Amino acid sequence: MARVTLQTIADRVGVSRMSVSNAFSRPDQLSHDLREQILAVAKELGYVGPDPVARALVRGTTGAIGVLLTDSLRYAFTDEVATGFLGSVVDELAPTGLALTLLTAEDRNDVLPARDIAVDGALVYSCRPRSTARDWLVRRGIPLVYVDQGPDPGISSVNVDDRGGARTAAQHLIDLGHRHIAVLTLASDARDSGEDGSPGVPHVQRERRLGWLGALADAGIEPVAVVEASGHADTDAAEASNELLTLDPRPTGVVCFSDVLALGMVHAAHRNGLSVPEDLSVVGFDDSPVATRSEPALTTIRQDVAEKGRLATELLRQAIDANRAGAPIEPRQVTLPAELVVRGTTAPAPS
Amino acid sequence: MARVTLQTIADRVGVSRMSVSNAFSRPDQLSHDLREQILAVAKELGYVGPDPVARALVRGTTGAIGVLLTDSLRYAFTDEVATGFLGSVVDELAPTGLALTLLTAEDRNDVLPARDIAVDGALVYSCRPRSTARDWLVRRGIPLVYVDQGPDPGISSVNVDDRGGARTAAQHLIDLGHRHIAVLTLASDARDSGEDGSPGVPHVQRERRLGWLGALADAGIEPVAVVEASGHADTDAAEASNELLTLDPRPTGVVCFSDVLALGMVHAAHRNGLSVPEDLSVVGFDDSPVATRSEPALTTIRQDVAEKGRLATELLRQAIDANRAGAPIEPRQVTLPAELVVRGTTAPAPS
DNA sequence: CAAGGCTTCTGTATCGATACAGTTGACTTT
DNA sequence: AAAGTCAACTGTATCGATACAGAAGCCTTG
Repeated sequence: MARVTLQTIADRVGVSRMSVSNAFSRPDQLSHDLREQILAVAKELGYVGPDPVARALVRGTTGAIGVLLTDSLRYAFTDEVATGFLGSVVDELAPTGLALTLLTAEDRNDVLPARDIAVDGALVYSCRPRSTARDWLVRRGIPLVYVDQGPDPGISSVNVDDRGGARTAAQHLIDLGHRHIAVLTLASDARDSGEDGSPGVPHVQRERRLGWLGALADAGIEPVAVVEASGHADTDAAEASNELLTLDPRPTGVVCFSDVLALGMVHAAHRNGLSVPEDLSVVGFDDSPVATRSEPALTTIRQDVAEKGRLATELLRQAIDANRAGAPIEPRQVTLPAELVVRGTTAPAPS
Repeated sequence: MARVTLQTIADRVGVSRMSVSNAFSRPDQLSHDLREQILAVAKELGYVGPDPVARALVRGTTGAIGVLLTDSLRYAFTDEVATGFLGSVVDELAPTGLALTLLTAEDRNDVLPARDIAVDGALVYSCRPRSTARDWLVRRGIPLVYVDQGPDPGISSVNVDDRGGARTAAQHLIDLGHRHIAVLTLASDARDSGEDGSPGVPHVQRERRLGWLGALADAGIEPVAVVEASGHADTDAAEASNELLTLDPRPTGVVCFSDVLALGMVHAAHRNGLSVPEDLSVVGFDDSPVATRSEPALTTIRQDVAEKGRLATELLRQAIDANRAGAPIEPRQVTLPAELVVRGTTAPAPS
């Protein structure tokens, strides 16, 4: 059974292919009667409407935007910071009728989604520093918005004041009288290192570290330790936390890369018979939903992931519209604030 | 600046367009030297590789599969049952290099994603019974797999034994000696009703209700009440739960449509000074992550959402491959089990 | 009544690739 | 040396639509 195309219907009705196309896409270009007749025949033949791919080719627009995510797409559905961001993106996208396509940075089967999947523009979300997938997107020349990738001269970006937030977190502990402060951060993947051995630390990791260490340095405090958890999993958090608790002097305060790690830290403390915040103060980062689900609730640095998603999507949409109109837009760099939220896991240093 | 296409490069190198195409897509079709030369020129001109849309048109495949979701896509990122399912889908998709495109069932701006976005196949996931979006997908004739939509003769589907699971849930309470049992289910949207006023109850809702009521009927028990929460939000759960607790006789056991609703029920009980499970037994459904996060942990009916996602994706991939090979495949109907997991929210009926 | 203006259609070029069936020439084979 | 094989390219048709300029017919209008 051959496929039903515009031509099929045109032949059947006895009009030109253009009239059939117009019947679907530009109703004002033909008489009402003819349109009805064409639509009727189309229905009878089981024609579904213009083929999306063919239309995309000639119109130069697909109706979908992409999100580039580091290797495992699963992350997009498990990490609550990611789901908060993406949820906001799809909400913002809803009224526009655009669809969202998830793109892995991984190359599989000779297919590299960032290069081979058709999209009108893309958000680069949680992506390693030197990602070939990101490079492909850039080279394709489609509108792009970087999120959490650090500012980039030629490309619009949305970032959070990670450094300032981290600084505030450390300062909070200092203000509470803590002097033995440790840092629990996230290891950067070995794959992020350059050929030359230069360590490729993701923007967010680097900034937060600078913030913590900066505040400590300004106060003349040497961190007890900087420990890197190898991942976000509970086991990673537990391992790193245990390491921190065996230090001498044992830290009385810990600033953490994320709420998930902070929670792991709290649990480890409990397992070691320490109470939080009496014996140990813990500050998280993100203010993800887990921060308030825990008991006591987590003191943390709040970032507005919903706003981040909204803004990134808006910038992208504008860039796409401008691009379509042939008038490329000036890249914009936005930095969102990160604020301290004091809850139950921090208290004055034990004397 | 005109766009760089295969032809641009062909002209520059002085070969046919086909050789350039082959250089990218079928290396074995030309000599190594010429290929290198073409690739070099392509790089110099900033050619990114074959245009995905043009390639999709001629090859008839886009490299993306769709997921159709009811109205708000946000649901895909907030509901933990949905994220579990979708996470499993993307994991299963990863090795194939296929991208995942999220499709709303809503019609916006004259764009209906289910009709206008190019995909090689689609999963119909959480979708109202009479959805025009779903109809469009069907009419497009692309490979489809229904998930939780109930069996359908012409289309592969993956379902869970919701009725059996619900039956087990009610039976569990009966076995514990409960005789005053209430049902807390989810209201079906008014939009689901047909023009003729016939109520369009989503498959899952209908099946679970049949299971609960069936078990009760078999035991000769009349449910105290069947209350419908208007949504999954905390407030919806609270409202319905409060209603249940003011009944006379007050139920000693409640079977719930989901873990989220069950948890709302537990909280409402606590607010009313009742202890769970001593005064009130509660059974959830899904065994989502919230079931074990709560204190006490929720007795619930477990469904394997990961397996559901894996299986649905596998069926879809097979259907797409078969379709591409021109040998359409026989639709398959799969039903996954739903098992009782007894935890801390159920106990013998108070005497 | 010729000129101009609508409305309603149509013809042709184009979007950017790939499929497939040749063509060419060098190299074997007997 | 005629025939056959093979690697390396090329030419043309096609995928399924839309853009845009133009043609035909019918109404106004001065």
